[in-house]
Amino acid sequence: MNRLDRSLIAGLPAFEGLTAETLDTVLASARSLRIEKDTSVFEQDEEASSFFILLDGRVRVVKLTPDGQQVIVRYIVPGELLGIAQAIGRSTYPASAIAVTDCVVLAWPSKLWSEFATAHPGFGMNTYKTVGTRLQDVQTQVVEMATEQVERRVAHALLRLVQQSGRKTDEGLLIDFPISRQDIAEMTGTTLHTVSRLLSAWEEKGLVKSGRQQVTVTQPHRLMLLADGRVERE
Amino acid sequence: MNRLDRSLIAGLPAFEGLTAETLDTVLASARSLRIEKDTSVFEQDEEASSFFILLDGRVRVVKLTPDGQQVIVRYIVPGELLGIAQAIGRSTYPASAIAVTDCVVLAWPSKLWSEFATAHPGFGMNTYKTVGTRLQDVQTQVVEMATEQVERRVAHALLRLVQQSGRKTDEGLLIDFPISRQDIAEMTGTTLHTVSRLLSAWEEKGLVKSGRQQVTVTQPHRLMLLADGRVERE
DNA sequence: CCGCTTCATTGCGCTATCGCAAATGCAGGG
DNA sequence: CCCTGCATTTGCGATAGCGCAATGAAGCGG
Repeated sequence: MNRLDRSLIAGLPAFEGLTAETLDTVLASARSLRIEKDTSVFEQDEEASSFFILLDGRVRVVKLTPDGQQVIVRYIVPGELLGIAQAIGRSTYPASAIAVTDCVVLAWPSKLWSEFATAHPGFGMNTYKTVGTRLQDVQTQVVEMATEQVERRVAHALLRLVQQSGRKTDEGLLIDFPISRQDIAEMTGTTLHTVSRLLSAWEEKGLVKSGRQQVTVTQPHRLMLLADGRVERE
Repeated sequence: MNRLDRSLIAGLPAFEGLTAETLDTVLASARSLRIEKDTSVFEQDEEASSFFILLDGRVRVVKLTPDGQQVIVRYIVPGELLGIAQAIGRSTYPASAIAVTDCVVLAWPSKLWSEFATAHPGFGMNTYKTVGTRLQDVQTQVVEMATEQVERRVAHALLRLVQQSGRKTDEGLLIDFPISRQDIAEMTGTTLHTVSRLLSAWEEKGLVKSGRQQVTVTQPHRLMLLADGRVERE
């Protein structure tokens, strides 16, 4: 087993406020895994044997409906927890997690979660805070889906992605992992066709610049106006 | 201040596994409030000064969008926590809570929440479990809104209401609090018109029986088939 | 018991968005 | 460097569901 350095996790919110020794204890029971692009970290409904922290790459969390449709619940960026089924009182994963790029994760056996949480109250607090934040995010999404039409929903989704994973280029803010029209559709409850049409229209207006599996927001401010419905749509 | 009896809260999930003395301590700092129908327990964006448990009645949790539209996030039934902003790391309420019927709640000052959670780990665990459950509920809702069309969404919403608050009558399962077409529309992201049309159609087919601010599901099984899309719609 | 207010129903036209299908283009593998 | 497969674009209907408006019920207060 390879040695893991404390600095790997020292800065992460999930471990904020923990002592160096605690970090070492925690790391001692972690495995580090390399997850190849397009393979899964865990699968929906599978026994939740581990929980994870993403160290590098991007992970897509996906729910599959009984009739085979997919919904992208969220994207995970480095430093975030995933697969914390235990923290919400489940024994199976409620969704699948797929590596969008090659990834590195740390994994712990599920049963350690409650040990960590009781032994290091800060750790428990931090993961609960994560759950709380996600609850708010998802609720916001429900409100959007209930009240906004597709164009504004897609605009909001792009802005969130940019905020989370935007990399500044000379063109504007690039979403720095591969994302298809289909992916955006699955985040917003629409079809790839509609997303494609919207992106084309926006490109026409100079708001974005997009290509195969990539999107750059060139004028975030104008896109934001559109997302908030504070602008006439022709 | 009136004495509150331990039996009020002894059976509630939020206080499961706590000792009798603990219950008494906790109750000692609670105020009991009567909330009149159609008045609010707390308002969105207001400073979260208290958290609550509903003892009797029904409460509607509502989010208001910047442009004045409403979305009903959930209905609270007796025994459930509400206003637990602190548990998700907020200092203001993320939504408003309105009494749907005359209600009785217990209220505690917010600052006591973290005290309770540390002094009685079971209490913390239980509320976190509540947050986790709600996260799952809301995620299910997102998936529904993204993949199902209105008819199935409304069917699912009714079934959830019946499951949560159904009272058996000779007609079928009555949702035992006043609920308008508008309310159902705000739960499902549609309009009162569409809900009205659906209920009329379903009444025609004998699935439900509905009137002014009330709905009875007469054939839950058939409605479930419809909700799950396992039935042809004509 | 009457009048008012709130809730519900329903017809009708409209449009946002879907669904299908065909065409084009890009990118990596051999 | 060409081939193959996936991603994307775009036209063209079809339609689910919205929005408006008018009408009808039902309950509440006086």
